[in-house]
Amino acid sequence: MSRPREEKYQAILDAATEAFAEYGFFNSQISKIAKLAGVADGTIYLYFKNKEDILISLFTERMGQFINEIRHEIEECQSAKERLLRIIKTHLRYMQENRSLAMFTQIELRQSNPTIREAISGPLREYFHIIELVLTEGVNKGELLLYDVKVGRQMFFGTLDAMVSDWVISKKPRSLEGMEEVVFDLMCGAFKIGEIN
Amino acid sequence: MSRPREEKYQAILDAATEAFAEYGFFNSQISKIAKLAGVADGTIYLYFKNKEDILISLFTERMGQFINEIRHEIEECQSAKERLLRIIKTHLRYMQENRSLAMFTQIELRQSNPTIREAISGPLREYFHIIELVLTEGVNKGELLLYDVKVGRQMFFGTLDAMVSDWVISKKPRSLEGMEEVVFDLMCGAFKIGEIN
Amino acid sequence: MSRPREEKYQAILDAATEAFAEYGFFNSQISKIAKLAGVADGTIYLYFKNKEDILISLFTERMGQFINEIRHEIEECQSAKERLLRIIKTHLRYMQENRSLAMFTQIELRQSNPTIREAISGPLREYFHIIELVLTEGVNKGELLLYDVKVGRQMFFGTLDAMVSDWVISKKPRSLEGMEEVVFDLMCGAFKIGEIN
Amino acid sequence: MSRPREEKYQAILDAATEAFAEYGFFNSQISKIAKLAGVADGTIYLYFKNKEDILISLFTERMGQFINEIRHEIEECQSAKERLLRIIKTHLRYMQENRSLAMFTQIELRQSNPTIREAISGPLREYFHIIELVLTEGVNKGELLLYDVKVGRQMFFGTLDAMVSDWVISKKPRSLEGMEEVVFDLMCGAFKIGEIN
DNA sequence: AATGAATGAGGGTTCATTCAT
DNA sequence: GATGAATGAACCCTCATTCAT
Repeated sequence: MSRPREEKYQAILDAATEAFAEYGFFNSQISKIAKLAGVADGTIYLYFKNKEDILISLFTERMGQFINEIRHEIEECQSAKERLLRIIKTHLRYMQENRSLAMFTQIELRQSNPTIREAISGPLREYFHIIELVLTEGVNKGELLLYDVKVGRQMFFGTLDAMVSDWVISKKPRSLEGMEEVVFDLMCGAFKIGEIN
Repeated sequence: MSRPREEKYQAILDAATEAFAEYGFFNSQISKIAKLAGVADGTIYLYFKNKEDILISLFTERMGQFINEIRHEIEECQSAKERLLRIIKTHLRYMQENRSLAMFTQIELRQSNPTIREAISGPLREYFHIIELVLTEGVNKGELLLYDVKVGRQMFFGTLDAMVSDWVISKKPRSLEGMEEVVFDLMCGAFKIGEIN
Repeated sequence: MSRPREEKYQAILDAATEAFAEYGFFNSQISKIAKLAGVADGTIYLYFKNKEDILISLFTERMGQFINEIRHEIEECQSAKERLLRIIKTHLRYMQENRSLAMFTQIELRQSNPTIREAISGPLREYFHIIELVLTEGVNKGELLLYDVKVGRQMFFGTLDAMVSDWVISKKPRSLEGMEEVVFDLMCGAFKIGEIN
Repeated sequence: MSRPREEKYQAILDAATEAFAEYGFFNSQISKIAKLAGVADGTIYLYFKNKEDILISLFTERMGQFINEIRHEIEECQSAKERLLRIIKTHLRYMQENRSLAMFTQIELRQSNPTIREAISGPLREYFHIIELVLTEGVNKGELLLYDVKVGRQMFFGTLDAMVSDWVISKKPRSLEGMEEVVFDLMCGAFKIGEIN
């Protein structure tokens, strides 16, 4: 079983996460990533087709984990209200625990290279879809009020994203902990949760 | 009067806006920008110190215009409610009219180069400040309810940003027109506008 | 009469002398010389064919003056001994009074560009020739003893050149004044002046 | 053992010596040196920090060899007279055997770039120091007469330098062989060697 | 004659990728 | 598989030279 293979693969992804987060994609030379990962430059090309492929694999893998966690979390919930709170908590916690990923998401997500943009949009759209599903179901069940689910999702995601963005960019960031209730309260207001019927 | 000087300066900025929006900063070679602007490569260096300087000048100038417009718009308003609606409308309209700028804002804003990030953060923080002022005043006057102004601003800006982001990335984007009312309604809910007293 | 023409020509040569001495030929941009001379970049091309032409004109002109002065000085002398002393004094004085020229001579004389080297070698060979004439005459008249006039000239010139070189390169150079007698004494020994018959 | 590494390093230095000697530092493009050395442009940067570093390394290394040889030669000598003759012979022979180095020394020694000049002055001053030591000892032991050791060194070095300079610049140079005795004789006269006691 | 904005070829350097070991 | 020396295309920037005014 290719344990060592898997190990090196992960080491490179970890190194890349760190490098991309700190220096950005274009300022993270393969040699820098290789050194961080403790492998030779050439070794990277045994695991990845090229530099772009690292970025894409990285995002897909890490975002996949995140989405799995989100999915898992909301499975246990009974109501849309609970689900939204759970997503808020998971989103903020996960990004806080993976500052590098958060930074990287904030920064490299917006990459302009079309190939990368394309590859990256998949996992992100999946996350958007989950949020929209929760909202739609909430609307259908009369748990919340929302004229446009897409705009609802944009507000929901945009808010969390802006919070993480501030936290990531700020030099002495106040913790994201404890913010969940404040945001949740705003969301409830926006979606009229608890006000209807 | 140095009309031609000013003209070329603007031509280069326009070309850079276009290039950065389409290809990103790192994939926009000076020669590409020069060709788009209809000048020689060397000419660019008569107007800008280096490539970074183009990005910074570009953002500062364009964002400055945007902020002026926002400021001008809200001056005429009587209430926080009106001001928020006006900001929403102006933000969405301005970005729609300047798709390149919107794209560029989405993408390059998150630059990883510290020098650039620093230079760019100024105008953006100014915009954040305006929003927070409006919110604070609204709270003080009892027009809206909000426990944490910063989070309120993050929601407000994050939502608009996510909308523009979707619009920019989407291949056949539905217009941002007509969305204002929907968002505004969500915001009113979130901020309890019209519910208090 | 083209006085102004002549004035600008000299201003440019002066500026170039200064620039070349301080920064060397390759690090003295036309724009730098133009600014020092108080003229526009383009103006330089009304007086000189190209950058190389400045260097060549400069050297030819300045070295010409120097050679004229040398010639004039030795005309009045009666003996080879006197002539050599006079050359030593003139050489050291002239270079000390024209530090820029001295520096420039030391540095740019040795330029590697064949065109320049060729153009420069003329005046220099003329100077060598004068020295060799003095030596030959001295030998013929029995005033000094020397098996090989060329080597004699090499010693004579090489010594002065090394002195100027040290003076130019040294940060706190001791004056070249007062050195004349010391060198002259060495030369007399080498050429057996005053020892024969 | 890193033979190949060392080999390529030397190949680049050799190529640079040749190029600098023929075209000068500024006219020797990295690509030209690379081609001469039989390596790719980028390879040069695996061995040298930048173009300047090549020049400095080159001079330091070659001049170091030369100085070692000089030191070694004079160790065996009994008198100042012998030592001076030995230096003359070694200097002329070494430069003749390394025409490129000689040319390069003549030309690039006088570099105007301060960084380079600084780096280059070290080995040269070392050589000067050796000559001055020999002269001082000779004076102390009563073997030669000299009022100013520094001027004595300037004459000694300046003469040899001018000889090499002539030889290098001349298109059909007469050999430097056989000149040793002539120069040595001049030096003996200048320093009153053999006349005192 | 004088200007200086504009030009664009050229060069030092970087770095993703390859490949012999 | 793993290495890392070598490659060379690509890019930013400089600056001698031109030319419309």
